[in-house]
Amino acid sequence: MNNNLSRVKISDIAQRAGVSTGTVDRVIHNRGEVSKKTRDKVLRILEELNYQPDILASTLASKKVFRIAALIPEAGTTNLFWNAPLAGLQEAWREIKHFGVSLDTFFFKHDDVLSFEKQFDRIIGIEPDGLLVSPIFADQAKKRLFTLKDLDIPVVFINSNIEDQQNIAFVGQDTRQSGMVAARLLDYSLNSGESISIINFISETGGNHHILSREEGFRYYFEPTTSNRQINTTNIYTQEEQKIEEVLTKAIGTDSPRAITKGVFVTNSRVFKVANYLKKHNIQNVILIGYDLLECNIDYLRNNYIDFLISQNPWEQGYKSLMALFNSRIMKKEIVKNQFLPIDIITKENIDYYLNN
Amino acid sequence: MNNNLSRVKISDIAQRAGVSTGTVDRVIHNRGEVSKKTRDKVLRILEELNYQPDILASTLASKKVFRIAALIPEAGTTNLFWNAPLAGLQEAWREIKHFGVSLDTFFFKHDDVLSFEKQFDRIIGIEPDGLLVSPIFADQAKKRLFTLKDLDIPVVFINSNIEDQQNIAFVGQDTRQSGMVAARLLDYSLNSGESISIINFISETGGNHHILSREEGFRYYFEPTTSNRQINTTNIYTQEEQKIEEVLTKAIGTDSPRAITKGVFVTNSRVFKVANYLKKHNIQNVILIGYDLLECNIDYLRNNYIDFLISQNPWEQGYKSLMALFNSRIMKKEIVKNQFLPIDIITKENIDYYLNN
DNA sequence: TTAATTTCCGTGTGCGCACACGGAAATATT
DNA sequence: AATATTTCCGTGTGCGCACACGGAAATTAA
Repeated sequence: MNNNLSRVKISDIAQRAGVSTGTVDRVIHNRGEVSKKTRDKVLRILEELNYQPDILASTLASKKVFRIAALIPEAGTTNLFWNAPLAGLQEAWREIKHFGVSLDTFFFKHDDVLSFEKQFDRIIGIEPDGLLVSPIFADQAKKRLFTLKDLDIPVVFINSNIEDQQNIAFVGQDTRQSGMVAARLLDYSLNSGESISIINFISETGGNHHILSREEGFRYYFEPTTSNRQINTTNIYTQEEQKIEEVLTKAIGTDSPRAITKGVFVTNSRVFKVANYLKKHNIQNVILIGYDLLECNIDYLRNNYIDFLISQNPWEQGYKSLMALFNSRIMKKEIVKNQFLPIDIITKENIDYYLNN
Repeated sequence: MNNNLSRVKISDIAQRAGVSTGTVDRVIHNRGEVSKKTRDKVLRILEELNYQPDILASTLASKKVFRIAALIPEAGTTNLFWNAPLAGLQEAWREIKHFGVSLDTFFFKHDDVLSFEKQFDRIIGIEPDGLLVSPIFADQAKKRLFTLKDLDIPVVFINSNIEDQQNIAFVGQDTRQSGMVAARLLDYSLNSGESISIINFISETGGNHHILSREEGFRYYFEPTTSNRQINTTNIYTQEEQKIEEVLTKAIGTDSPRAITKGVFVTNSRVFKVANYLKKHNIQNVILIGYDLLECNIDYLRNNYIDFLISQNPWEQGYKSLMALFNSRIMKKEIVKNQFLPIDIITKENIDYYLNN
């Protein structure tokens, strides 16, 4: 490149091996039509001189486009979380597109396993060079991973993980540990003996792994201690506002038999529903903690109805997923398989510094 | 590049303007030797067709090296914080070096203004294409910024800011706001009426702006409320361990007249000294909060002597500073001037996810 | 043994841009 | 008006690599 003395070129390898640069190219790219003797000699010299290709020149000369497909939930008005990973994906693509990368994004409905399957099969049909997928519906995803492996299509999981698969990377948060963080915050914030309510907004079509895992971590925090805290779980299955209100009244309301509930842990981003309830009923002195920097959650945080939000770094999830695939397959770098993102604790005082992306 | 139908090339501009590609190049790069009539025509077509240069081809063809100098405190054994920004700088450079970027890092002693001046003047002497500097000694830095401006050398501030300067970016934390975060955490963790000690480890050679700013933010948090908390400040000027112990005994020890101190806010990374004191004297039930993920601080956090650490994202400070200069001057992108990093709240439960860099 | 096919390899071209060189035209000086 | 100088512009080369093409050599089939 610019420092000719320190950068090994294909022509240096060719000269050393006594062959042409065309032959070196054939060896590097496994194009065949090279004798074993010549091939071994070239490989040895490549290693000796630690040849590193000039990615700029390579991309300029190559006609090849690395086509990446992404399969994520569509955001819409009921699933705002997924706007941020999409934005992260798009920014990452903007940074790397001049290396010959194309990105096609496919969406499925968060609560609709059939749309997940349909879109996944469409993607398999176009045989991309790489895939990013949020495998919320784990069984259906698993079935298709074999096909992807046969087609030699590398896969990165984003936000949800499936253990023991051949994905090259997972990018997301350690959900169980995030529950422990929530527990720590509530434990510190409450007086001795004050009890806690866990609120789970459950989807009936599956994909609740995160919620269960967070609760598990939360409860695990209190296990080893001789804690005198009572912890009660309430599962909310309905989407009807009136029904939700009834359940919350029973769980944390002033009519509740658990009238000493002073801390509430909501295991997903719908914490705004609880905040709304507290506001409506003028319930004070309850510490409320939930997930994700949705606009409505941020409003309640700024107005002291939510005390802490735990951010999953959704933008970074999108960004880092695409960068993992790029670094692995184009830059040929080693990548870490499980890329856990920070478990960010957000308060009214630091929220502004998490909104850049 | 790879998609010839959608990418405007210099040859397209040349054809449209009825000139050669050499002329278009001369216009793009302001090389002169082009008539005004021709120049205006080419510029109009460049804008019409929204020409975007192929950075890959440009770098490959160009012999130019963009030389960046960085001036930061040396880490050593007493200033471990600065290892992380250095690592961030080096990683950023690894990612962009193939675009023809070189990086020379210069160090000054954190408490030695003369070494700062000497190194700064050395840098001016080599006339780099860009400079990253931690302007801890603000007056001395200011004097040299005029020279840099005359030489048309763009400057990025890292970790410390100086207002109203011609730096193209500042990358660091909002220190005052981080004090408010600390206040929030202690306010929640302590019972009503329990008092708080602020501990400032002061350097006698200057560079205490961060410490003062953090205290200011902390106190500001409690101002608007009818808080019944007593907040006491103790400044520690000495480096002698015995002296430090005496001062801490007076401030927070069991012999202290302020025996009801239950929360301690240390305004920099030397929080380990207070943690050590608490451990040594078997003082329990004190909530301790300080800054930075130094190894010793992390140990005390894991062992429950420190309750919260506030991370300044030092690695990202280095990384983003270099990327700001790169994006501004090489990629020709607009950049944000004040790039405040997140104010990360670290507990024993989430520390592991902040150690990747 | 001869002809057909495959393997092997070198050579040439082009990706989009940077930029040096030199001839022609325009301008300034004598 | 003749000469010298400057401006203007087109042309050619090369950056490091990808990869197609074709001639020579080796191998296989008849």
